[in-house]
Amino acid sequence: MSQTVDRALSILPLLAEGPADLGQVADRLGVHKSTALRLLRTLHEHGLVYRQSDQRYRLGARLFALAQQAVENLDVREIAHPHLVRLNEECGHTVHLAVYEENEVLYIDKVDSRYPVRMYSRIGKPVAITVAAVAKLLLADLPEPERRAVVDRLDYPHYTARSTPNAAAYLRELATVREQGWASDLGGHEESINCVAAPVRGADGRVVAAMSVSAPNVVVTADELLTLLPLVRRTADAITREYSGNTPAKDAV
Amino acid sequence: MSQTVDRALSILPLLAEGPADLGQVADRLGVHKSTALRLLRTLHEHGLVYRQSDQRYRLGARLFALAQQAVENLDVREIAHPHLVRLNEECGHTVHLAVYEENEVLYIDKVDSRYPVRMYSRIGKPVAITVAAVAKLLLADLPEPERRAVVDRLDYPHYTARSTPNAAAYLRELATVREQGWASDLGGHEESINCVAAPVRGADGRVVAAMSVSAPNVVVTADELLTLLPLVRRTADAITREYSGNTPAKDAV
DNA sequence: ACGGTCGTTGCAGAGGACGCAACGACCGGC
DNA sequence: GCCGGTCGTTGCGTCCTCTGCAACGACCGT
Repeated sequence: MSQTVDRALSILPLLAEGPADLGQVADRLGVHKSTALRLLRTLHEHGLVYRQSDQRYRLGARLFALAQQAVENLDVREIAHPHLVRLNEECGHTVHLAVYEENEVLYIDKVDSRYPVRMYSRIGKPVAITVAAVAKLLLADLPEPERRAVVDRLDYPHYTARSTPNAAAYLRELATVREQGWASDLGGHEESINCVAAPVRGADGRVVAAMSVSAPNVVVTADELLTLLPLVRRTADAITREYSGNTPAKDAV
Repeated sequence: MSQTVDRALSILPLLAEGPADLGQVADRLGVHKSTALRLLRTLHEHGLVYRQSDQRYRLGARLFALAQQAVENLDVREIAHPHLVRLNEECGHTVHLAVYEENEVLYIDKVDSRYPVRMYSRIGKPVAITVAAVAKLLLADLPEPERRAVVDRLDYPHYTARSTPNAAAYLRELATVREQGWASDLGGHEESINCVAAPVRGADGRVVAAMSVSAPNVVVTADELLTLLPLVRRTADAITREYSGNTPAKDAV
């Protein structure tokens, strides 16, 4: 909509790939060097880009501060956090909280496993949307047209033999998830890691977040992990109750 | 430098305080609603702001993704990480890695304590710059004029009785740190938490990052923590060696 | 010393951003 | 149920500001 801002913002993902000098930025934007310079300076003043000692530009620290403040202001996260900690104390495994936003699912909180083997994931990192248990819950609750649109637009990486293969299969999976009110990922992302997840709902019953417990096979088998399901669901319901203002959570939709 | 971009970027910190509607954004920017709308739309297209269900705007998910990619591209971090993990395995305490950037010191990596009592901190979160051990190392190495300028510009919050009280005291502390080649924070931020830190240097000898081990009094006393200093320094030197391309690290400056 | 590359500056012209005013949707009060 | 108020949205004409050019200076390697 606004050409100047549009160009300036296009610099950010470009720099996210790695540091670049003025010429490279100007080229990739398709503008004159002087124009790129002015844009970079403005971004620099706001701390969004940083100029390292070799004069090349890379993303700046303010970006972290902003992302940080943003995540701390999410009220679901604030309410859910103590519940996640308690769940982690009870079962010992890694606990995640995730939300859906504009075609992406991302973790907004995490409590690490007490076992030495830890999953790689990080707050703010986009989730493997076609296989993660939390993603299934969040997508399953989207209004039908949007869900279809999103699912059609996705890629279906073949992480493992049990990864969701294509859009049709995913839609079927989502239907199941919506009915049963919980989701799992049994080795669909990494061969040896399983998750079970349950939804957190708002006052209107819509799913606002999803919570999962993950553990590698070497610690507990998939079957053992599934025995935690009632605990996970109880925790998610407790968060729902608090988040939606003491409205008791229903078991299924 | 560029008015339009400048205005657009000013929206981000504004929204970081919490969600706002169009009118509020326009007011705080001092522009017409239609202008604010155009800017917000552009930000929205790039995923930097998100429009929640009540139509108000807040920061968007792309911000996390960008911050994430940025931190993953930091080569110091990549090299240091395995060393941090090993150090954590050896001593069990929380390990941090931090860098300095434009008047701020921020954590870029962290390995959590294996003890149940954990510090509150998060990757990307700006550090308490007047007291943190890592901040002392990074500031101590700045060129004299910049160091003075930064130190003068800081606030000196009175976190505890042992917090750095003012600029003069901080400059003295930094001189000491520079000479001894390591730093500590003994209850200067939180009464019951102590840290020891050591610098990671680039090929030119400049401090590019700092690494610390933190532990609460209830786990180890300050004196006990200080016995870990040699281990911390050895780890930092190992990172330095690898980062600066096998150049052996010197013990002091 | 020289050509090459790269970042930076000043300027004039034109393209785009700005604010205005008016519309439509929504809400709450009378 | 009507009506005033608020809020987001749209189209448009004017003026601002962003743009690209060209020239300069710094730096590097040949």
